[in-house]
Amino acid sequence: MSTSPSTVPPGPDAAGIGRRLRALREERGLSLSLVARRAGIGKATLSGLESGTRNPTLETLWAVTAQLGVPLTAVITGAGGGATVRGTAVAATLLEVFTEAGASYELYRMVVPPGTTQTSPAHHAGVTEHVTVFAGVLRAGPLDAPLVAAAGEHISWCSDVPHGYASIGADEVRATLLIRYPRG
Amino acid sequence: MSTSPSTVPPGPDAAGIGRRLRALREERGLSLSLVARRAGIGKATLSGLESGTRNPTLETLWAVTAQLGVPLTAVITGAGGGATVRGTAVAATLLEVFTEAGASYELYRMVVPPGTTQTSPAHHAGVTEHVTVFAGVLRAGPLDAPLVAAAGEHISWCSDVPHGYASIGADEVRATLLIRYPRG
DNA sequence: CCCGGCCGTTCCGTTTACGGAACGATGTCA
DNA sequence: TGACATCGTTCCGTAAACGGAACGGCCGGG
Repeated sequence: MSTSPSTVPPGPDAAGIGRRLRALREERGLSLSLVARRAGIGKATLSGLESGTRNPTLETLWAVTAQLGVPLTAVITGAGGGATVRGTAVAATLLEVFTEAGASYELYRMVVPPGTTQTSPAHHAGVTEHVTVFAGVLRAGPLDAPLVAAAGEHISWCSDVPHGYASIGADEVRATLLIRYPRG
Repeated sequence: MSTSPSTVPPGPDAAGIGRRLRALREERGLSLSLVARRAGIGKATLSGLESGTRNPTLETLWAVTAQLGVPLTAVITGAGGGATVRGTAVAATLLEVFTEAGASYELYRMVVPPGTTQTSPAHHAGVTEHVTVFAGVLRAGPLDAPLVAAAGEHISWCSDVPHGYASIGADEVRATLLIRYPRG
């Protein structure tokens, strides 16, 4: 369309925001017209917003996300940085830390490029890892007894032994990784 | 315009965003003029932004936060509400939305007070839910075949049938809830 | 003292994101 | 088959967010 994607003037990812908005709307089975009307904005505005051809004001974006029942941050994540840990294969972004009476938890967003493998030394006793795969196929777990999960599946293991992560097939693996550290 | 004094028209908390921007700038010992110049925006814009009297576009806000070295989400979190969905028993806060080729995912932080129960109607076909429990004991899943998970455990089920969530025992249940919506 | 520089705010003309209306496409029913 | 509703996109006048310039206030140096 208008701008060649080669030289993107750095800025918020309007196209990505548009894609997320459209996905959220369609998940809910709502029409563009209906959402625009409920949000009190013009159809033209929402149309241009979803196609990524506008640079919305906060107020406009808020009206839409509120109508879809998601926080503003749900559509603009990916813009800006969080703490990202990079290994030989795995890139993990810390989303949140939960501290409970008996244990603490770290929740990561994880990406494993196709055809790559990474191994990790044993953690402390009792540490467990829980992975839910979004896309691709992941083999992970103890090196001597790995598990496999495809999109939509979940695996977990005790990581107090050497363990690893590997993508299987041609697709990048995307997943959440939850690590549980028992108190002590 | 400015005045709508009694009832604040629901929207992003412009005043709060302005306060956070100004705080971030002053923490760094930078002048308004300097930040505006570096961000490539007018001083008038930044001034109005910090005082909460403007409704910035995403691009403008991004230019400023990028210059301050923080993600966009750093200034808008808590603005207009982190969307928390409350049911009869479950309080769920949406942490993030992941959109993939074949499906999209919503990741929630979930709390179930002791001794409470909630049921949910069936979702669309193919929707699955994945729960990892941090604290307490949770019984959840299809009403006719519920599953049980204690701290550190994970359960998942197909939620295209009526399903429910209930805390067991005296402790509040804390968990993450990941809902998968297949495309189509 | 006066001057030059920088501060943050206000004024103002320009740019652009906004919503309403018109449009072609598609689906449903008599 | 035509009448009608609703879909999402495009056109266009208007409202408002934008950047530049001017303003008063505050310092430090000559």
